[in-house]
Amino acid sequence: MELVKIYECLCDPTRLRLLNVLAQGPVCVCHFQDVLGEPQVKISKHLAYLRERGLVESERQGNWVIYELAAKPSRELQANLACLQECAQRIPVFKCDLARLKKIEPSCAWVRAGDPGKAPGQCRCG
Amino acid sequence: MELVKIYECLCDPTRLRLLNVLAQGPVCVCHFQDVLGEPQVKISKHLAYLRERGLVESERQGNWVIYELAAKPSRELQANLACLQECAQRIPVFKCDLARLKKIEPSCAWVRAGDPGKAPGQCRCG
DNA sequence: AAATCATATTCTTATAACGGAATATGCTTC
DNA sequence: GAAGCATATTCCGTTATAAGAATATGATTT
Repeated sequence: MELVKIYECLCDPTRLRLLNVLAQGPVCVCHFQDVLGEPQVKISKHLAYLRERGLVESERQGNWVIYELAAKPSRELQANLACLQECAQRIPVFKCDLARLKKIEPSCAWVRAGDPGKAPGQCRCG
Repeated sequence: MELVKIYECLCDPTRLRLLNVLAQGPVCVCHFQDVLGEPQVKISKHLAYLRERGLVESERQGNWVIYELAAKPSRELQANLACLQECAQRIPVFKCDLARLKKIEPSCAWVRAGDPGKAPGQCRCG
C-alpha cells in the first residue's frame, strides 16, 4: 500500500526534519548538515531513503547535490506533507530548523534560483 | 517526538485498516476479525500496539472488548487521523472494510448504543 | 467447577531499521 | 594526474517489528 510507504518515511525524526526544511524549497546536502546539526552519513542515508521511496528528488550541480520535494506527488503524499507542515508549525525543533535555514539562505541563493552558473567554487555553508 | 510515535502507528496496513474502521465508532474485537478477515492474534496484537501508544482505548463488556479512538486526541493525532480518513476514502481496501462493517452493523447495535445490558449471551459476528 | 467463548500473551523466527566508522565515488581545481 | 571537497556506500552491531503457533487469562453459561 502506497500509504504505508509514506508513513514509513515519516516515522523517523531526522526524516521529518528534512522534509520540513524541503518544504521551503530546494536545499543542498551541506546545508542540511548545518541546519540539522547531524553528521553527514546520517543526512545522506536518510535522504537516500526518501529518494528511493519517491518522496524527494535529487540533482547534481557540480560538487553538490540538491534535493527537493517530488515534483509530482501523489494525492496521498500531498495530503500528508500538508498535514506534516501544519503540525510542524507548532513544534520547536522544526521552527528552529527553519530559523537556521533562513540565516544560511543568503549564502545559497543560487540554489533556489536554479542557476548553476552562479555556483561558487567552494561551498560556503556555515 | 510524539509525531514520530503517531507515524509509527500508521506504517502498517493492518493498523490503518483498524483505524479506518474505528473512525465509524466503537467496535469489538470479533467484529474486526470479521471485517478485516485476519486472524485473531494479528488483530489483537495490533490493537494492543495502538492502545499502548494512546491512539485507541478499550473497555471490557463481559466477554468482549470494545475498542474506540482515543477520547482526547492531541492536535497532531487529530490532524493525521483526518488526513488518513481523506486518503482512505479513495482506496479500495478501506472502502471494502466499511462495506463489510455495515453488513455486520445491525447485529451489534448494542455496542454502538453503549448499552451493556443488551449484550447477548453469544457474539453473533458474521 | 467444568466447559466454552473472546481476547491477550509468550515464544520463536525472520526481516528491516538506525547509527557510527571506515571507505568509496564523482567533480573540480591546481 | 594528484589533491581536495561534497556526497554516497559498505560493514557492523544493536534494536525493533511482524507473523504464526501455542498457551494463558478472564468472563459466562451449564
